[in-house]
Amino acid sequence: MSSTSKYLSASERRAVTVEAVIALAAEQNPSQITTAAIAERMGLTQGAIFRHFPNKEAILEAVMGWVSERLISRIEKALAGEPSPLAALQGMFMAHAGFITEHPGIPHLLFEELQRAGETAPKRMVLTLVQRYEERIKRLLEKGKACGELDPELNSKAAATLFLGMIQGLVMQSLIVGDVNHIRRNASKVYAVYERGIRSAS
Amino acid sequence: MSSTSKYLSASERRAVTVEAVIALAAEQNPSQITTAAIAERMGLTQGAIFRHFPNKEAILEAVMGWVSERLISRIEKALAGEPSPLAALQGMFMAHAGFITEHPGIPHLLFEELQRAGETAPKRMVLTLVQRYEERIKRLLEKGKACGELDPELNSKAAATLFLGMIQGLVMQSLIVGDVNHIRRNASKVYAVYERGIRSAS
DNA sequence: TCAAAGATAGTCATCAATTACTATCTTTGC
DNA sequence: GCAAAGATAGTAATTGATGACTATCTTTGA
Repeated sequence: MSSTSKYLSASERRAVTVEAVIALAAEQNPSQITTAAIAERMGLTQGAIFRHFPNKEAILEAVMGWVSERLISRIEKALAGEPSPLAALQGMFMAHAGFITEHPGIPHLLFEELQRAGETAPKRMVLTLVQRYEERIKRLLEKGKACGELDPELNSKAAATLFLGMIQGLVMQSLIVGDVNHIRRNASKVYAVYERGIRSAS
Repeated sequence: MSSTSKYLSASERRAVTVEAVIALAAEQNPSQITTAAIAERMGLTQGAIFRHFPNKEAILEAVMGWVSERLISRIEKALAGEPSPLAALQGMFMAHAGFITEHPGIPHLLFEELQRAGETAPKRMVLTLVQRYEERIKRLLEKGKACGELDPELNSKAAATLFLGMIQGLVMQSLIVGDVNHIRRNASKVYAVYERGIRSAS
């Protein structure tokens, strides 16, 4: 329990490391996150990190695993309660907005990883995460069309792209304003415009 | 004209340098763009770059200047011909999509700069560019509401955020697919969903 | 011919990774 | 029960690679 004890078990230390990276990503460009900075954040020396990870890429891999797991479970939980596809979609969006307000570094990490050249393990993990996420949105949209809630003419793929873009737009906006809470405060307003674009003519 | 001459005038060399950076940004993470890589792309030695720029930040500054100028002028040109606010907005979007399809590295550069910690000159340039751009969209949206083309209930700020997010979404999509032309191919489909979200009920 | 552009060969700082050593837990044999 | 032995976590110093930047020499073209 004594999370302030200097000596942590390997698995605890790995978990703390992942959290340190996510916290740092909220404050600075992910490419500027050095192993020394991660160690300092944990009150550890730089070399100690390599007792728990073979190399820096493995840290990133662990971070992406953490993000995938948490984000997916949070989204699914938000979806579970909602009765209609349209309500589920909104719940999904608000859950996502809440998640990145709590962990504003995450979208930066994902985007950074996506634009990396070459094929790294963490990049592949981001790719599958985003693709799975997109599939989930598309399925929901198709269901919405089927039950008459959404415009039958709607292009689901385009609408899914816009859904993800909506989040990116809010993140960018929060970077400009310099306040992460901007995301949660404005999420529903932006979503309202989106919903108007996809729902059936009534 | 002899663009293959090794010896260029200072201003020509600066222009070529900016283009080299933008080309490199399309292939790799902007933070991985080294002065050595820029030099190699131009067929120059690394040290020679510092004959024309006092430091690396100055190169980034020049790049941001180039982007601001070109993007703004291209957008304004697209706007000029269009009669109605709604048509102007669409023209603006398609012009932007075309611009980043030609220079796919640019959104990466801008986003990278936005999430940089601290206050650098290039970051300030990106901030003012995005803010000016956003203002332009909002004005157009207000005009559209005034002339009855757009939903009078529309939240212009939220719609502007979504407009910018739409571009980010397309960029992300193109990173996933691994093909920049994806942006131009899908721009109009995504825009159709957006337009439905903002236009008047008619 | 000479000033501007480029080449060459460095310096210095930073960063990921390693290594030899130390501190602290945990297990085992009596 | 409890000390010795081993396992595990962390320290501190170092290394090799890399990157921004600089000093000095060489070439070019007007």
